[in-house]
Amino acid sequence: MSLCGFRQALEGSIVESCNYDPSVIEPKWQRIWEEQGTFYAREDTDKPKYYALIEFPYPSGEGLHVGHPRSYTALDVLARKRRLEGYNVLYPIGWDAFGLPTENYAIRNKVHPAKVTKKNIDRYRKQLKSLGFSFDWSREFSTTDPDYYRWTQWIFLKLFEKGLAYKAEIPINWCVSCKIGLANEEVVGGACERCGGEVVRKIKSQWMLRITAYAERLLQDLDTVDYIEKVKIQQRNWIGRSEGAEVDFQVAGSEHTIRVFTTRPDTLFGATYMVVSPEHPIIDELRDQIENFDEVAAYREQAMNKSDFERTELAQEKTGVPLKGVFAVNPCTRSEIPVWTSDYVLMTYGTGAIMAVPAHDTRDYEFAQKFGLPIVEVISGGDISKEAYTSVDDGILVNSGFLNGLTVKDAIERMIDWLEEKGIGKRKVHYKLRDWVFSRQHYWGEPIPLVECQDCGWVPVPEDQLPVELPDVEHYEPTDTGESPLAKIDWWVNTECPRCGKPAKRETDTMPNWAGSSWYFLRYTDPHNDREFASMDKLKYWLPVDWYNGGMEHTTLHLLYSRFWHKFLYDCGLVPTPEPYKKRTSHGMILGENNEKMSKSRGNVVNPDDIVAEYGADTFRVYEMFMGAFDQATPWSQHGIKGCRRFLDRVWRLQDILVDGDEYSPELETLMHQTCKKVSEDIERMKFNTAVAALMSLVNAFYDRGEVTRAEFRDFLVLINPFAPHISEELWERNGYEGQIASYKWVEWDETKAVEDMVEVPVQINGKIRGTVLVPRDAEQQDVRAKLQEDETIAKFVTGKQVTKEVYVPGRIYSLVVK
RNA sequence: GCGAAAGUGGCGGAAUGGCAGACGCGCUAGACUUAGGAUCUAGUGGGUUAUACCCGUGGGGGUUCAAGUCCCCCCUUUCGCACCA
Repeated sequence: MSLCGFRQALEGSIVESCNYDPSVIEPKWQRIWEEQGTFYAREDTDKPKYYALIEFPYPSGEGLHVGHPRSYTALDVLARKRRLEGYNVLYPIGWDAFGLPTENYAIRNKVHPAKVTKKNIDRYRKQLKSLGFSFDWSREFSTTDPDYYRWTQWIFLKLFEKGLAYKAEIPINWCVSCKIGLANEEVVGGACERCGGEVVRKIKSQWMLRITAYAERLLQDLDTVDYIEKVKIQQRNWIGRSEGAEVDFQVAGSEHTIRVFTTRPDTLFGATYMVVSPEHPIIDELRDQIENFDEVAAYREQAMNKSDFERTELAQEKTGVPLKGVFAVNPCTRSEIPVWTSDYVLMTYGTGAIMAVPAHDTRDYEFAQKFGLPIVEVISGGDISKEAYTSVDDGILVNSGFLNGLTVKDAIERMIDWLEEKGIGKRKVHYKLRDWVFSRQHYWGEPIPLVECQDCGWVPVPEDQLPVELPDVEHYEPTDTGESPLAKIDWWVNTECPRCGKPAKRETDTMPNWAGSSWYFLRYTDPHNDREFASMDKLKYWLPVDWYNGGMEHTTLHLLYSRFWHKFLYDCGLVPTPEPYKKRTSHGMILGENNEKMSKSRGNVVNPDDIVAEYGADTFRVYEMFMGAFDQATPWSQHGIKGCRRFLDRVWRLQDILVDGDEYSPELETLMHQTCKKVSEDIERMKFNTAVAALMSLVNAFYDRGEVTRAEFRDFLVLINPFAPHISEELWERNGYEGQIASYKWVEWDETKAVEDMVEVPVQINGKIRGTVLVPRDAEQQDVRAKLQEDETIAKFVTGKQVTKEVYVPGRIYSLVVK
């Protein structure tokens, strides 16, 4: 209390409370930052730019839980550090607000989705502001703003113009309960990603985006970006490039050929039958030749009605039907081989048909075994009476004419050459990546800005008529037919053709919510531009995003989609860089206290509002960073957060032991330099937990010493500021440091002062540590040896023994082997 | 099945091949208190015949003066993909 009075006298002002009270100081600083626009990014400075990005949230009805801010806090720490380092930082925030949950909620509660969205955004904004993130709120927008989705539509029209958006009648994944078409990526374990409901196949005319046209570049350019390795690996696997050959098989007694893709052309001599996918057009083409067409048609019917789940998960046992009367000619052996249809061959990959080499492919082997088809060994090295021999590393070609004696690798090359010479095949690369189903039969999404005219076909809505706004209507329930709710709104659907003026109809499907998130980071650079989606000047200044952190769950969807759009815009000359994100990292999930995923249904959700109310935002932020390794999943702990509050209480009370001094004290000089170095480096490596631990250790050291100099306290406050911005600014101000930390500078350290002069060197004898000796860091080996000889407990292991090996790693270890 | 990551005290977690368990939680004892779910001090991997020694990083081998860390084999868990020809 007396110290408190002392400070009051010193500052000549009334200090409201001597206790650390975040509920007072946090709103205070948040207000100051807002009023002063402290964290607004500017374009008119000479400072180097830094663009830090987090995945903008989907504002759900539930509000934030403590998992969401982990990413925001981490990049907030980084953004604040960068500003102190002299960068002009862009750390923006917005809302990814189109989407199904809001629409479903709106339907259930009879509130317009726009209203629900606004309410949810307001709640999220309030929550995020209470955590003190240094977002540039002046650039906030929502993907649902017409001013924003106008440009989403505009980019779509560019894609349409360049032939990258096309309509296709394809079987899509149809969720029975959502009544919506799903992208392959939205089907998880055969069920709808959103509702968990049953997914079946349904033929529908869909807008597709030709992302496959960019497959090779999306793959190649991964080498040019700094993404954590597991993201790159997942994207590579998702793109799934595979090299091989396409080969045409003649259908015996017919003009038809069946084209197959194979990665193992070396095994062509062992192709003893063929399989076509049930959807393969050749079945209809050969209808007259197929003796059992009814049986085949029935099988096809059955296969096409199966959901993907049934077709994969449940169909462990292979099924299939021969196309009786149809034979293909093996171009190598010239023998006629049977043709089957089976749903283990997918129409959506390769050519929808395969040559089956049961001796060297596990799936073909299984099929051949079941249906008694011949198995011919063409690569020696395995035992094909037991299982398929699939190794490509060893094994020598046999029973293969001109390939006999070759290794697999050589045989592949020889065979492709031979196929190309004969004109019956060629080298070919295929990708697992599929085109992007871009249509959704829903209300709450960006309308696809196209009009269908009987005479002109699909015609884009002219640029000056964008955005095509969603009609403000009462009803937007899905239709049972699978049409979009918009289809029922006649006044909106019926329009005239922009080209010929005749009556025409609008496209009633809307875009998936991956659309708005594919380019939002571009809009942040110039969010109020009403002439362009963003000006080239601003894009040139801010791009690429320097550091983008987000969840692993977005690796193959959002991240790939946005790279695709960005590359497309780059090709159009509309963005300055071929890649949007320079660096990508990923955070681990925060689990509930029971170690399970946090969810309403599990009842283990922790709301940040409660934590802020009880402990304060700074405690929350410090705990989020301290609780565990940033990239790993960690359970929330009510006990853990208390420890962080205790830490900040101790930080607050450092004022009581603050003493004059423009320098570090001699006792703590090394530790100060070490801590400045460690915290700085740990933030860069995302080792936030050990950075906080180092700060805790430093505070412990201040208390052990019993005092902290003003210079020490100043640099400590700078170090902790990114983690705990409110308390550090408050202590800065209360203790008479100049200005605000926000306009101060990051710490510096001296490498030579960050190492101890005297070090304790452990002494190891026959592999066991027997003690330590205190020596100067750069002591000579003989001096250390002499010193350890003086230490009785150590020396007793050496005296009278023969030393056979001696290793000294300066400052690290002294190791002896004795007999 | 394929791919990736991980397995360390009672708990969350630290450790460029160099004293395993930093830091925090929890716990034990003590101090101060009318009180303590506040604060401070000391202790806290296990064992034992305790200032010392032995054993300890999922299991088993190996390399090394030295292994949680590197190599080989195995087990378990989590995540992603899943008949991709």
